[in-house]
Amino acid sequence: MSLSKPTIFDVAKLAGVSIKTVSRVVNREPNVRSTTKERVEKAVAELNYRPDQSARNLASHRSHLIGLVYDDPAAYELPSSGYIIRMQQGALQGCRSTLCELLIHPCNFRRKSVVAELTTLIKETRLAGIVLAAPLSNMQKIVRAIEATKTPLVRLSPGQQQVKQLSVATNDREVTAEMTRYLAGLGHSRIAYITGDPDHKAVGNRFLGYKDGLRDSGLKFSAQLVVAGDNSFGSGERAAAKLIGRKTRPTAIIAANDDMAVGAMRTAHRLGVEVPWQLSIAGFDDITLSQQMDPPLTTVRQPLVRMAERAVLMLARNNGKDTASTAHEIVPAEIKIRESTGPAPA
Amino acid sequence: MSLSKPTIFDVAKLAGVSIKTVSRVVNREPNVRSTTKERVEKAVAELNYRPDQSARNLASHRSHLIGLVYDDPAAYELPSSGYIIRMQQGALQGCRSTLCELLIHPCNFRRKSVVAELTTLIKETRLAGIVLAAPLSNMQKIVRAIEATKTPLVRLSPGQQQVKQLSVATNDREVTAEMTRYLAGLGHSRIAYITGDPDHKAVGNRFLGYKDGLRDSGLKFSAQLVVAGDNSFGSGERAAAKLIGRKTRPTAIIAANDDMAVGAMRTAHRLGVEVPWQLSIAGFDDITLSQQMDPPLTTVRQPLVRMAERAVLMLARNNGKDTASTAHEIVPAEIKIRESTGPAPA
DNA sequence: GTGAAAGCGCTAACAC
DNA sequence: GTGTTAGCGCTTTCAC
Repeated sequence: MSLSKPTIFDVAKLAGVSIKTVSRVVNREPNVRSTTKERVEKAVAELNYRPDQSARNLASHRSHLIGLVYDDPAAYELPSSGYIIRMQQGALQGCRSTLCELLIHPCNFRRKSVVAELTTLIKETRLAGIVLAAPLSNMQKIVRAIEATKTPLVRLSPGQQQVKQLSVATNDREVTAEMTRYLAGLGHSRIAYITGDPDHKAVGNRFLGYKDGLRDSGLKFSAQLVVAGDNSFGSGERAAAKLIGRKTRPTAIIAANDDMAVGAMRTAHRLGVEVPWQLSIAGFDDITLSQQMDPPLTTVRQPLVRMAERAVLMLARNNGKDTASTAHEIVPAEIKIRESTGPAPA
Repeated sequence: MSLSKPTIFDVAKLAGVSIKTVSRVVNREPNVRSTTKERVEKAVAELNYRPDQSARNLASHRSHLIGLVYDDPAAYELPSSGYIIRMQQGALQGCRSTLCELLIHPCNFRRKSVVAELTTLIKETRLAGIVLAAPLSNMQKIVRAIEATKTPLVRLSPGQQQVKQLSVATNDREVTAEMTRYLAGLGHSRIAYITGDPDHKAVGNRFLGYKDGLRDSGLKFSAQLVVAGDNSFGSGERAAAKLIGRKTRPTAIIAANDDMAVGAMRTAHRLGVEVPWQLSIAGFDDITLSQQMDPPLTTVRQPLVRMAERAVLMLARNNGKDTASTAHEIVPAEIKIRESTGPAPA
């Protein structure tokens, strides 16, 4: 391997073509004969050629940096930092296959300065695109500010689709309905629900799914069985305490996320309520901890890695003006039945 | 504000100097008359000029990107993904104050291809510097490969200082000795230890600290009280089972990290051993979960955010060839006493 | 102290 | 389908 980095000229010479053709192959542009393409690819592999990002950026007036913008966990340090890691992992995968780099940008949506912060980021780094995670993805003030910069944007779990706004989401509503029907199928008729962070629209959809599931199962919705949480462990603890204290105690609890479900299990344990014999508990997310609980938590595996990867690929596609492709992708989630749910007590 | 970004030419024209002089001022190079400098600075301010990073990188052959390289959690998905988030947070803070951007690069050190992968990354992005997290930071094969590219490198928790290699670490050994003395002070004489991942040298230092602490407290070391773990939750569970099964059961267990400590608590709970009445358990890291355990875990708060921030700042300093400054920084950790430790049983 | 000229390695626009 | 020619906005080298 030579010491100095091979350039596009080296590849062109080795392949016996012009630099433009190399550029075409590397950038997956059309109009290259497949034999030529193969020759170039062989030369690229042989020299271990990688295009220089700075040169690319300078010439093309945009970077190959994708920004992953999400709510800053530092503010509340949830056990679900795994959530972020998984998003990053997926985004990183997408970047690898599109030859982009990933810039992470956690930011606190509660601060007034978010919008200014994001527009500065965009200007200075010339981001090729942004993947905006929930709940920022459902805040129109933020979405609009980004759109105003004309930076391509994909919203992750936006809670609601908008025409002309790209998004990737999971089927929160449908899968929560499925979970509800599963519990009803086990004989539960008093299925409670702990709602999540009201700022987070996609999480709100789970609540709709819960209602759908009740209806599908012939059960009637009762406000008595719903307690508000805020996605935090502590709110799950408190909500469960309220529910268990009700005169007609629920036999099953669905929490809008795993952190709250884990909190609920902790409360049940403290109050001597046996899970799942006296109370079934289900969550949403499948954080690492859910498998390590005793009993392991029944939950919904959100395909975060896949979602983030699709978002980056969508950005890449859209850059190629491929408007024909879907603007909204749904990556379905999967129910993971473990031991925190069981037949309703007699 | 004009539509197109001002370039160095615009500034030069406005200031009535050549672009080279503007470049000198912007880059704080010497040999510019102070009156000229002021004139240029005024023009820069007036136009709100920011040098284009890509052009700068291309011409100077290096970027303003800092790479944060760490072991890929995807391989084992630990609850300690919070560890990574905290490192990222610190590195991000450091980048903010040095006007750099952060590129994250998780990679699996077990794969043969790591070295090739890292050299590719360096070549492609022309990283201005690398912060290498443990345990990669103590693998000479990897460190050497990076050094060969002449990219400035700071090692995080390298386990051992090397002359001419920058590093930031915490006082693993000393603080573990302190923890051991604290337990001895509570009357424990059979203090067991669960060792960590042998690939991870800094974690190995904690074991040395354990021995120091025993000696300081007049206790003698016994191989019977040491069980090997690998930093994982599961290994903590198994190690604790072995220790609890010993004919002379320990009254306290120190685990080399929190994941294992949590596993140990799980085992104790299963076997009906009451923590802390019959058994004290202590960990290391202060993962989020440790506060949510029942009882909350006594542990060591590793100043990861601070460490990663210092590492980035060290990189920036070193870039300015500031060789006078310290090459090795130690950010001290802090013991967090919670309820999983208590007086030795009578 | 300051400036002119020559690239850095690529993409874009337009030939062929 | 493929190649040619200009830059992109800056740093570097070297002349003055």
